[in-house]
Amino acid sequence: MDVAVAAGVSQATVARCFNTPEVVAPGTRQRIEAAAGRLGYVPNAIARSLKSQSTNIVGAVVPAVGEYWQNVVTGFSRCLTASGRQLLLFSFLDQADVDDTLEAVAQYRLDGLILASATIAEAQLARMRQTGLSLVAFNHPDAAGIVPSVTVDNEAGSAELARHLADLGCARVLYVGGVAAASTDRARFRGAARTLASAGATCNYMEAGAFTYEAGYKAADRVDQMDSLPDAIMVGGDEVAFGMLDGLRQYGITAPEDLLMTGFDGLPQASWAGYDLTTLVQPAEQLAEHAAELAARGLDTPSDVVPPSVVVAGTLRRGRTTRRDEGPPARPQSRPGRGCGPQSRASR
Amino acid sequence: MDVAVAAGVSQATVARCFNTPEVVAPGTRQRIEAAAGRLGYVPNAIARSLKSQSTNIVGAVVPAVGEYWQNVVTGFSRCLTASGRQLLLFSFLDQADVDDTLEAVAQYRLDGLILASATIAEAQLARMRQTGLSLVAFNHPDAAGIVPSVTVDNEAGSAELARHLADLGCARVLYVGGVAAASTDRARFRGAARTLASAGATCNYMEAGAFTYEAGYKAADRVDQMDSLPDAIMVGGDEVAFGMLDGLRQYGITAPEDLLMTGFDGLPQASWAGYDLTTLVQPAEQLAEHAAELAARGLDTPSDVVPPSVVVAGTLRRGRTTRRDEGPPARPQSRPGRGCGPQSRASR
DNA sequence: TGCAAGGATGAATACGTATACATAGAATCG
DNA sequence: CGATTCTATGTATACGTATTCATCCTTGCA
Repeated sequence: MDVAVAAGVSQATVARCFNTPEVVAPGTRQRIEAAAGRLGYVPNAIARSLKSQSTNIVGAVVPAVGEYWQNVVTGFSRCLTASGRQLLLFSFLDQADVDDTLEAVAQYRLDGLILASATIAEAQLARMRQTGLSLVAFNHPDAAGIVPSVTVDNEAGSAELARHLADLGCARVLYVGGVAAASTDRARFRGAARTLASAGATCNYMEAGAFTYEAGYKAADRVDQMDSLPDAIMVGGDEVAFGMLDGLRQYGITAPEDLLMTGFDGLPQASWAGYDLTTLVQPAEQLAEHAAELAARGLDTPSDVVPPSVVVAGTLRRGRTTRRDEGPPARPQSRPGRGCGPQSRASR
Repeated sequence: MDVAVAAGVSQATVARCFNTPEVVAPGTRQRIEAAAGRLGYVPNAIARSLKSQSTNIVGAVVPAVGEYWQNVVTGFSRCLTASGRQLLLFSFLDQADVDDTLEAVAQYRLDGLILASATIAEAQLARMRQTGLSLVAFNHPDAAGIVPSVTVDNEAGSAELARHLADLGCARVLYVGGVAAASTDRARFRGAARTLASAGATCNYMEAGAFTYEAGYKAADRVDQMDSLPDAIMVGGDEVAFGMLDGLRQYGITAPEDLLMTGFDGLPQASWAGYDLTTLVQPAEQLAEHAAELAARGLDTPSDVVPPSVVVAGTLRRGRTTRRDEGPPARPQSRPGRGCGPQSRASR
């Protein structure tokens, strides 16, 4: 090593100087640091990783599209950077690309891998568990029991939203899910349906087709064509809810005037004044931290042990979209002002 | 190597089998592949990187917050993944953290590093150029000439927006920037001011303080308190514009009714029906591709040569916020049997 | 049949680091 | 002052791969 000869010491001493400085004599240390500075030496993390069998890098496989996932990625990054680790990011557009991606991932000996997607098949999860790679599923409730898993409490959160609606007197609720195959979607619907049923309210399901704004916007068509509007719409994701809100407005249907609406996720946009959506806020920071922690912990648990899973409670955010006007409560149940002219929207 | 002994060959042959399969005998190859499959062997990218002195990883240092940056990150990821490379992501909240981050970055021998931030000091850029790391500045016009740089044509784009406003008859325009110190902000204001001046219109500057929704929302207060409203507001970034729109609505000021408004960036949300903002769309995919390409090209250019820079033109998106009502609104295509139906809002 | 050419494979080495072990000098203690 | 412990450092090795060089076997051709 250049630095070693420049400082007149052995390579081993240089290594010690950077890892355990306290064991090297002050004079020597100074000489080494001077030489290193002069030569612009920086330790090679690749070589270190090879030797130490640990890269200090955590990988994350995340869908390439969607506001929610973008937020999640940021959360991972912040959290890992804070703890001195690095984030290797993989985005995928199509579920089919995940396989290829994972193959590439496996070559880097990551300290852990976060799998963020609610639609990875359970069989695939089990298979990946065998690779010896320490992985953790994020936002995929059904993965719990197969691999370590981190999620918000989808069912309880949705139940909380439903309770909120029931308390406001909603009797007919429509649940608009993103993708019925997503385990998050199912859990959320479960929580809503159960709670509403016990409150004597109905809860039908409609699938938007994707967790995107466009899907919500399009689904508004189908809502508009219903014989009668529901009292409230629970949307399975905030971004879909934004689309639904904008789509319904196209037909003159607004929240909370014509119906109430809730979302799920607690995206930053939910608190934008333009939407001001009632939603369940996922504790992003906390979730990311748990995921990173669990991923880096290594796969100490043998394959036959049920892996640890973390479920964190979300927080209800009350926005305009479920705010009952404190005016005359005897507002007709049928769409008010639907006849003509701008509706109550102008009252704000 | 386990696989080697299992297949009864040498480690060298195994390596060949994975890199240049055509030079190894079909029978041997089959045996090796069988053994590899049985033992769950996957090549070690760390060791490969150490030997080949190239990691196949591109790093990106990106601000942790803001819709725009989240989109950029996704763009990088998609683009790199498509070309078989990996993305090592670093987010920073505070500009001061960048130094620490870069120190960590340097240890991994990345193939290239993308520096995404419009506020990195030029001195620091020059210093980093010396590290031998191949880097490219993203969205930082002032960096051109110091390090390779990739940006949208901020000045021309802003000029195009300004021209659009001038054509619509705006004589008094307010430019609301994000951060005056950002080189993008300055370039955009330059383009706007120049064009408007030559059209005989005025263009004052107001600083929102950050490229965030909240900053725009708060800045709306100051707009409301102006003696008279401008004909149009050019906002330096879409996210700020969203905040401005929502903030102004609070005071009963809406676009395009009371004033026109433009943004900059072309975020997905700009085409959401709730905003439908006129903006300059950055060709995200193309920009990301250029950045990745340039970063991975390596630092073949010596320090004294002016590095290549890429400037890509953006595209004007015309939204509602600069739509002059074409006189008495034509009867909107109201849906049959729905009474008077939705108002002009639904007129597309 | 003998020899050259080529194809397939093995042996050896280097990449830059961490670390166990060995060594030498200094310091401590009886 | 000799024996002993401790401290600072050097030596050697291993991590898993790519690659050069050498070797051996096959094949074609005279």
